[in-house]
Amino acid sequence: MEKLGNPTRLEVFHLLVRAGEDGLAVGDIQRHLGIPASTLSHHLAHLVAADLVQQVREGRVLRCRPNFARMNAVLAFLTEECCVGVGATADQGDGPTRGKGAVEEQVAGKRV
Amino acid sequence: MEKLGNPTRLEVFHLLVRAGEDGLAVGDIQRHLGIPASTLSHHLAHLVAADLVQQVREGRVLRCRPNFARMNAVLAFLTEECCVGVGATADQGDGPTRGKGAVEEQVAGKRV
DNA sequence: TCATTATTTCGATTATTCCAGAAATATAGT
DNA sequence: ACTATATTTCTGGAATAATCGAAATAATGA
Repeated sequence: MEKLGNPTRLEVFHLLVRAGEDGLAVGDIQRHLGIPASTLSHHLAHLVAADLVQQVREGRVLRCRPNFARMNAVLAFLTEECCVGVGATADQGDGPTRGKGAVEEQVAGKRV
Repeated sequence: MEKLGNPTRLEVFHLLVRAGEDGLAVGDIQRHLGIPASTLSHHLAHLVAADLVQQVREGRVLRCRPNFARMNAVLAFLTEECCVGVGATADQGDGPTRGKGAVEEQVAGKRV
């Protein structure tokens, strides 16, 4: 999730998500977003390191695909533990336990 | 989304999500995560500015609630436009249009 | 091998963000 | 008014990250 915190990087990843599972070549991304090649390469390296993007060489061009499984996992990190409670600190008891149904009221997701 | 890019801030927000809709007081967060008050306040200000957290004073303590609607909107920003295509650049035509069903194959979300 | 296109690595600069101590402010109780 | 608790603001320095030009590397085809 940290890697998506940079606006440029988010823009790159967002573009790849829009492109779909075949993704785009590095040069295509560059043409779409108009950022210098070195800067783009730098950001892509971050996304690849985070496993949010996978790269495969196709001749001279390097195709970048979004890793949807990883994206979903990253997003689920926030939503999965919704409303489970936070446990106790040294000097206090548990907080109030939510009734069943709290999660469903708060978390939305695209139905599949 | 940029605001969730900082690990500490993400930790704070994640804790609030776990806590559920009633959230936690600033002091509770501090006790749970063990970060200095000034640092925590700084991060909370960011989250409030991003409308990811709402604060309401209750006597001496300031209660921080996660804004689930905003959280869902932020996450949806990535998933909603999945596979819609990226349009054209100046020097090339449209990329291949995906068949229907591409979105559902890639994007998961907690069912509600 | 040479030329061309695609992309990365290097290196230096600039910009941003993070952090935490100390002081200030807010609220409530006595 | 005074004290205690809760939280923020101020401040400055340290750490990180972003940026991008230039040079290097990779792949292809003539």
